[in-house]
Amino acid sequence: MDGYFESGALIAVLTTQPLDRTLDYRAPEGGCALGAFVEVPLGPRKVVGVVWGAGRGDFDLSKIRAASHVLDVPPMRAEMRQFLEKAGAYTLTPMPQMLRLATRAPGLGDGPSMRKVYRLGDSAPDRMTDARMRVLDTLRELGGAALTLKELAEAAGVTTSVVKGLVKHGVVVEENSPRDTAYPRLDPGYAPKDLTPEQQAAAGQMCDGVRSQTYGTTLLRGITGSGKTEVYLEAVSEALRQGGQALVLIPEIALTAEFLNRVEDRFGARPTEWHSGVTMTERRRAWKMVAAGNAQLVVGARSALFLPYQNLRCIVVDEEHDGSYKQDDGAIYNARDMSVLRASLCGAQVILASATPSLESWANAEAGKYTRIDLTSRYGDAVLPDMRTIDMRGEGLPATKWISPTLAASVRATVGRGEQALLFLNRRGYAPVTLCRACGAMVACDHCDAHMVEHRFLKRLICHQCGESKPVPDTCPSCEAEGKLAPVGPGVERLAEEAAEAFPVARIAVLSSDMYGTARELKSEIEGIAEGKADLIIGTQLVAKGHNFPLLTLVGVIDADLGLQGSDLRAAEKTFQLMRQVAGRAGRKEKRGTALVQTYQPEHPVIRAILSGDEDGFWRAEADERRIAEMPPFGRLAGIVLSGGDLAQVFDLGNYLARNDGALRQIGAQIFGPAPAPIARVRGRHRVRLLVKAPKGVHLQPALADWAKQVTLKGDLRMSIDIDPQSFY
DNA sequence: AGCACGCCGACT
DNA sequence: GTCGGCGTGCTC
Repeated sequence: MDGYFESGALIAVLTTQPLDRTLDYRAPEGGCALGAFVEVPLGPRKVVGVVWGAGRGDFDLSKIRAASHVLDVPPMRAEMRQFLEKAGAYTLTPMPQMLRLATRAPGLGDGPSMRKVYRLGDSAPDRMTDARMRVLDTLRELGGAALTLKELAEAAGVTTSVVKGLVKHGVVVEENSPRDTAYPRLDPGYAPKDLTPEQQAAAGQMCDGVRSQTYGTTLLRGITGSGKTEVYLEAVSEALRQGGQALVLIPEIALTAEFLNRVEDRFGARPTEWHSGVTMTERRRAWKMVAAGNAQLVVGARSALFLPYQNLRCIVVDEEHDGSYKQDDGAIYNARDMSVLRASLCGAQVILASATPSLESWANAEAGKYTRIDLTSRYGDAVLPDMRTIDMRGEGLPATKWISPTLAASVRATVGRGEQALLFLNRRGYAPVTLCRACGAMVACDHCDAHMVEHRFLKRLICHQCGESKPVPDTCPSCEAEGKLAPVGPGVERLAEEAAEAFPVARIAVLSSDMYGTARELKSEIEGIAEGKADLIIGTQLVAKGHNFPLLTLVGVIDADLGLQGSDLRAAEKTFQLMRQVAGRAGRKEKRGTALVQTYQPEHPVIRAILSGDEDGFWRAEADERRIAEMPPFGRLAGIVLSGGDLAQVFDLGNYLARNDGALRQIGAQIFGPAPAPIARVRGRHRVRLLVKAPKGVHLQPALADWAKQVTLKGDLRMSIDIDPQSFY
């Protein structure tokens, strides 16, 4: 075995403690492998670490302690260590934080957790009773399967003491069995779907990639309803056939349930689930089984990328353009890009699937870095919806109404035919702003620079930034005038109110993430709607994300201009994606749908591109603009957010960093700011933003690291660096 | 991250 | 006098 340390040898151990380097220890009794998970003493505590290499030897030898023992999990593979190193270097994340991402399972340090299980023994019972008979029958029926005491008692319909009595006589035997059991095997040949020739060609190409056991990335572009999922599940099945593991990343937990069912239909068993909603016990089981190679397919959120796969052959990033792949898990990374990195290190295939790819992926495909496969025909005979704008300038709506007469007429006609209509408004709550008619003040959050949004459903004002909420006040918080507070602007709840008035006979359902306590409730609501329990759906962007509503034939976009405001460079891209996704909900099966887009600027290039459906034209125009501006993906960006309780201090730090920009100028990078961050105050902390823009192809991260090193952060000052930020001003 | 050390204000 | 605030520094 390469890289083994005899007991007592000097080893470098990486822990999750925020130290900026590895610590030297002596290898434990019995030695340890490179990459082994070990428990080491650190000060008065014991912590978990990974053997990262030979000891550095730069520490007083007499102070070096020995690692306590090797943990009962397979060593971290070289490819995983390399992945963490490279991802950390790319995102400028300290290694302990990277290791934390890779060890997010409880009880890693504990031995295999055991539980008592019961099976049939050899002895005959002294006396037979009804209850005893039921226990024995249950065990016989299960043919040797092991059950816990509680499970067995319940299955047999007896109390636990009956089982215990049988154990005493040796009729039933008690055994220890590991709590973490393997996941059921998925069968790649269980129920292959009939694919269209187009789907078959796409699947074949991706299966070839998986079979080659080399790295490659495919951008699988498939319009809504084209059966992307069926196609990439074939690549997954090829990975399983090779005896390898596969990972499917999905952007929203609410979508996992539906997806798990599809996997079960295709492979005959459910895959391993990994996201924030998974219980601690299940999480530990998942981690250990992935490490043991006993979990073939993992479905989950971005953090599933950091599980200890032994033989990862295929990574699917579904809805790859989705913004939720980029977020702060302690480290700021984009799971889509990190998937590509991970696959390139272990020789796996990446499939980026989307109806509306990100500009980055589109450009990578254009540049030949990714293979592009387009699925163009919709399933069955369904066609893309007929898309039209409604010019709001001619609709003469009062300021407190948002459904134009033209749209209203279409909704009535649709519902009258017994079909479903959807009104889309990407704003949660009742009204985005609450204004005092006496003094003109808007109710703001006490801790953030954000408006409080009225949620009438919850009867509270909520800050969408920090989640702080308070009851709707009777008097204006700023001038104390009574009864003068008025809602301004629409949210889905207010739209639902207007719709209830306009369409009194329609059954209305509101779909907004904040209205359901649990993913389960939300899922059952969605299923109910899909079955036709509502005529009119009113929803936020939740409805754009992959739920199927077969009866839906009309989509009305209430405010297409909403996303185009502000100076975010990605506004056009995001609006384009969202509008196309929402419109794609209409007319799934044999019936062609209609999408009506309410806008005050029908001649806006983005609106026109959405309407014309000329997606490549849109991407090309967007790409040209970004190329000229040297913006991503044709240039590099990093966002730096400084925060602290004292605004002046935070700004001073920002100014100091902006002035001392030598390290950045050397690579031809420019620095902008400091300016108040998009949300200038969050939870009482002031936030100031710097933006670094560099030409493509320079080594941005080392320069940034050098530049940031000039300051030591005192007090409560914090700096976070976001490489390739999603949104920027 | 924890945890100790240490240096100043408000108490028994 | 000492209890305890949390700023600073260390952990192999």
